[in-house]
Amino acid sequence: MILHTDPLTDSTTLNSGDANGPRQTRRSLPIALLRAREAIIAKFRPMLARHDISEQQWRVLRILGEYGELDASQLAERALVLGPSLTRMIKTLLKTKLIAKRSDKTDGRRSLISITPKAIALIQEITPESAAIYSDIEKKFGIEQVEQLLDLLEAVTKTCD
Amino acid sequence: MILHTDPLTDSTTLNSGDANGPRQTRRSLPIALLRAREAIIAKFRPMLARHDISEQQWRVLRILGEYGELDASQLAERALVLGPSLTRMIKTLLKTKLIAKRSDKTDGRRSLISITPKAIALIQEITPESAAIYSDIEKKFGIEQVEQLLDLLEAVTKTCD
DNA sequence: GCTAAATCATTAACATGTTAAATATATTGC
DNA sequence: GCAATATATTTAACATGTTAATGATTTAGC
Repeated sequence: MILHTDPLTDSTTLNSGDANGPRQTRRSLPIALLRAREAIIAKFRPMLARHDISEQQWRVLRILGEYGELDASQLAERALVLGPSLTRMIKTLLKTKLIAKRSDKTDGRRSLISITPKAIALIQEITPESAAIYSDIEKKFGIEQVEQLLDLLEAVTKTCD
Repeated sequence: MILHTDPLTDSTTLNSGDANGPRQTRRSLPIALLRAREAIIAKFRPMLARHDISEQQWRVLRILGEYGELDASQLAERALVLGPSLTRMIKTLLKTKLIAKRSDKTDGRRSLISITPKAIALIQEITPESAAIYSDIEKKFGIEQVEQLLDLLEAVTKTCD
């Protein structure tokens, strides 16, 4: 089923056929996940660039659109962004008026973040373009396969969390 | 099969039940891939930190171990690192004497990168620890499921590349 | 041979990832 | 109430991601 040539059988490499060498990168889960993610996200990147937002900003705005106002910790966790990154992104997104920030009245430590009407409009612009790209992937790869992959990804995440 | 509560049925969110909203982040392939990768790599990170190398450096060294001497472009592509990042990493890895660099005699544009004996020793130290972590994941998640996931990841990568 | 286009690596500039430490506020235990 | 502890966010410092531009070759076409 594997159609490309196998560099591990190339006798010029250092650990050809060495079963004690590091797990072959082609069958490494972290690397395979990264490679797949890169291949897929590459389909979306030009579209997001046309709308002048980064992949990470898109995640943050979508999460806020889905969940409504969130404190910074919950937002960071759900958007898969680390705290310090989110702090910097918040500054930028406030300047571009895509989010609003207020402090929690009953807990002065928390900042509550929400999206603005401008961001809602942006989400509504981007959504159909994103859906079209996604549909194209589903068409080429197969909807059932996409579902199966999503199920496995959810499962392995739960296993490791 | 989905056991956690569904925030999209929470009427306090902006697009509850909105089929025209952005793809729910829980079923988004790019996000699911990122989440799974984070969950898995988190198991390896403390071990790599004890050996004072980053995830990216580990990828670069493993690729060089697998393929032998490579020019910078091939190394970047196979280690899933962008050119400018690799340029910076090469400077660091030269200082720590984990790699060597020479210029191609017949093509002055290319740099050829290889690992040093020190790096080979490091790889041999890390490999069993890495294998143990990987085995633990396989034990908990199931070897067949890991294989199935790897196959799907390879397939979706090929579809999108 | 020489110019134009293509290729490889680097630099620049800025965003984000990552860890540790600092700051501010809340909570707990006494 | 107060000191100690815990929690939420920010800052700092450095590594890496990302795109565009630059410099140094090499290759292609003439």
